[in-house]
Amino acid sequence: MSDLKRGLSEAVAAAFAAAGLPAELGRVTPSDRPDLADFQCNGALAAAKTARRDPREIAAGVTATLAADPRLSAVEIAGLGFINMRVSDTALSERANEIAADPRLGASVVEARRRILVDYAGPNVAKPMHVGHLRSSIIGEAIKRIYRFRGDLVVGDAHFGDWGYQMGLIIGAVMDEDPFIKALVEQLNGRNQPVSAEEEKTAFAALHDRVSLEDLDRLYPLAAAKGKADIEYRERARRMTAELQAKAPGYHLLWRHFARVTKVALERDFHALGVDFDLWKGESDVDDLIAPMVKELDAKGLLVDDQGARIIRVARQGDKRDLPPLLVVSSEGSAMYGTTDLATVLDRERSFDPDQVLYVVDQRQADHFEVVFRAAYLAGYAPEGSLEHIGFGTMNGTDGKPFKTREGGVLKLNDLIEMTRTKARERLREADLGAELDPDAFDDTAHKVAVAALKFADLQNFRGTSYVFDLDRFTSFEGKTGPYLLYQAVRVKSVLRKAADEGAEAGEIVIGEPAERELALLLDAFDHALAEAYERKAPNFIADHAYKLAQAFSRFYAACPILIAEPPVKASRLALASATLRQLELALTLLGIETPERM
RNA sequence: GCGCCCUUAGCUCAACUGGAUAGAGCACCUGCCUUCUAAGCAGGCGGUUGCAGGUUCGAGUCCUGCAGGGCGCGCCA
Repeated sequence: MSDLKRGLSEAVAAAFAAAGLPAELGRVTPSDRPDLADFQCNGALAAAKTARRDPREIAAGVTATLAADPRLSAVEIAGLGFINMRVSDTALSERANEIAADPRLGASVVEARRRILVDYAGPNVAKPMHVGHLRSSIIGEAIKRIYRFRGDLVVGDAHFGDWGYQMGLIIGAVMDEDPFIKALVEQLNGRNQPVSAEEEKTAFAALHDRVSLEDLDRLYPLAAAKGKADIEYRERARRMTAELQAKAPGYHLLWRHFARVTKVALERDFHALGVDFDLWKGESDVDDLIAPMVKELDAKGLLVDDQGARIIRVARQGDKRDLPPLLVVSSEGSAMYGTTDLATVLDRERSFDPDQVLYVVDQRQADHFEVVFRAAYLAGYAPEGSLEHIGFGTMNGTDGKPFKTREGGVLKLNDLIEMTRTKARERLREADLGAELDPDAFDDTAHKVAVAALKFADLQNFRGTSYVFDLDRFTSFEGKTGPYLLYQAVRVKSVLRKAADEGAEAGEIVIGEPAERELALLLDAFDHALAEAYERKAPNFIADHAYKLAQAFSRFYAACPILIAEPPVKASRLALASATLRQLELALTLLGIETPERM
């Protein structure tokens, strides 16, 4: 089964080949001029260049072969040599029925299944997630779902930031504030034997009452600032980091408490966003690999001593810029960001053996990943080219600067979600929607509307560019928004419910009206949108398709009455509406957006 | 200083990797609810694609320069 575009491409390619021209020129695309054609091929123009012939003459040779194609109702040469094709209602109806009967709604599967690991979200221990984690979470989730749906074996990993200098900072800050904890930690650190299960339980209970995530969130910025200003404070934090990494019992126990406290909040936020992971691995999970890795890197002759640290130089001849080296061991003996990243490459190679690893991380870290990837290739930890940084732009406020609250602080993700939910409830009430729903169902709908608003606002943009996040604008819920898409889906559901109530059944789709044609052509275009999203790791192609599909349905809905139509037409339109709903919901699912039953 | 990215309608963003008349949404204007949910539909207004060159039959897209903006450049992640 293939979409019309691909099917026609094959025919046009064959026609080009028959004319003694390269078959690649037969590539067919949806028409730029829907008033003139459904599909077009620009190959004759390209051929004219190399063959030094009149493009219209080449096009004429190709169209002569195509004229007999039963799928086409018209084949014309237009302009300088565009080949315009109009698909027959019969062929379009056939394709629509095929999609309606297909569990995958017309989407094809990759030819060769690959093993893919998607590294996204990257929450930190001891810090609540903030808006900066939003894009990675929702883009990563969408990419994971898109890859999985196309047939790859995909694993999503949250990749915790739980093992760096920030841990030493926060440990020190907590101990400074609470003498009880300081005493507890130091007492444990001073011992030789490990902490027993009983002691651990008691200690966790005490810590539970004394250190909350709010405390950590309050202390961390202060400690970070102090670490920057005060050399001694910084040195101490670094020392603590190194001792934590050496598993000093007190530090390690306190750190485990931080991780526990953090995870509760993370699970709440991820659950609210509909983001879930196959792996919750952190930087600390590869700690045991680091010492042997360093040894091995040394044996391979890759490590160089420099300014008290040990580094890998990754510069290559022909580089336009001076890439910094990878800092493997700091002068304090600590593992750095890049060290754990490199060890993680190694860990994944051993445990999962991915064909490709996608790092869904802020574009600003492009250089960092280039350095890590080069080091990994040098060390033989990953096949050249298998590691890819999927960068994205920052989410800015209406002032064009990175998003802040009115008070100038960083907005927590949970607060953002809550604000959006509140707006969604308000808007539902204003529009007098969901009035018949019971309170739980109303809240559920409001939540789905909020998540749709949030995610669609992000995913409709190409990930690489920064975008302005304007709460007032995106909570207005008009036009090209998530709620619009949900609204269209809900309208279809409503019609289908009514049809079911009166016992009406879907039947064979017969395309006739212009609005039906348009809708069927869009249903057919799904596979292409999916392939684009897949190849370019860009969910906006799915978002765009979903929006166009919803728009086409809305036009169809306005132009073609369903329930009051004559029986055969009614059955056809019901089938078309049903297929549209299923494809729309599928596309939204790939974006991580759920649709309510009513709103 | 070096490097990377960006600049498209008043605003927010697209444009299937060089093709026809650069598309959507918001805002603004005009119509349409005793037919299936009007958060909707139909139509209108709005562009020298930052500027100047170049390559090409053809450039928002490729090349060069300039201007403006953002970001990154080893012991944070």
